[in-house]
Amino acid sequence: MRLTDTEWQLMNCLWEKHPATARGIAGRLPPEIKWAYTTIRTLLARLVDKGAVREYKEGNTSLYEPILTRENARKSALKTLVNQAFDGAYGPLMHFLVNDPNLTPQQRQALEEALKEQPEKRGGKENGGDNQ
Amino acid sequence: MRLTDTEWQLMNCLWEKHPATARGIAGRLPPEIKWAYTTIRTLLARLVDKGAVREYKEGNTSLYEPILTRENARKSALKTLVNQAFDGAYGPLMHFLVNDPNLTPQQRQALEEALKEQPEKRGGKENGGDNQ
DNA sequence: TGACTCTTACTACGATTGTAGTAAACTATG
DNA sequence: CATAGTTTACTACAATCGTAGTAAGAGTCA
Repeated sequence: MRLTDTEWQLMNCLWEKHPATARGIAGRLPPEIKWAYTTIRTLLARLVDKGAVREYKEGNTSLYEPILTRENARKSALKTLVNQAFDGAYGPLMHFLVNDPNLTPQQRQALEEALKEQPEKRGGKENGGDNQ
Repeated sequence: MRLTDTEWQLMNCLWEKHPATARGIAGRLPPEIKWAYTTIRTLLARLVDKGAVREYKEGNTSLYEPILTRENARKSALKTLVNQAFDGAYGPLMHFLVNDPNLTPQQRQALEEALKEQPEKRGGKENGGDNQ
């Protein structure tokens, strides 16, 4: 399951607190984001369509709840990144992270040790369907 | 500089070998990708527009060369991922990677040690303009 | 030089994404 | 109940993305 930029924003709010109303989500968005109420509704509807979010009614009002877990969304995003930018293997990503000049030499050392046996591919399914 | 899926494909070919013709790139794409020659040209033109690639002529034929470095593209992609999915901090990403069940216990141990002092934010510019 | 083949330049077109607007239905309140 | 604010349902629309097609010019070879 790929999420777009705006979908990540909403999902982050939903993972933080759910179920939530559109209005509630609006309140929990980072302050620099000022979306129209209907924008949020549109994006939520798309997430429902994709199966990432469940919608149900309480009286007249829609409540939303994540179906996709944060864990699975992260896995999936990482897998995409690794495929696009790191030859499809986690090793190169790790190496790239390890070469971050902000790491202290000790940190780098320890990480490099750990990487010596880092398996190249992460096994398992991207998203096992059971993402509750 | 954000790259789309297809743009990553082309850039990966270009980083591998450049300068390159559109035809040459076609030959270096992974075998499961079968794009029309004109598709590749269109995508390259968009990359040139974005300033990720330089195009110059040899006789009648266009040669392409990356301007954006792989390093910078990776940095940028990682920053996007971290912002979307890991609260904008590298620490949580590292933790997520460390909790990969495919790591051996020793690897996990070493990584966790290293992470104890992992700074949350990576400093420096996303893309310093000097991406030659 | 005529017939092919390759390359270029330009255009196209549906799907997705970001960002709403409007009208109608619902709800709460004086 | 009349009015005002809230929520819904539906529609819109430009930009970007994936994926080409076509026509015309250039190079190549018999």
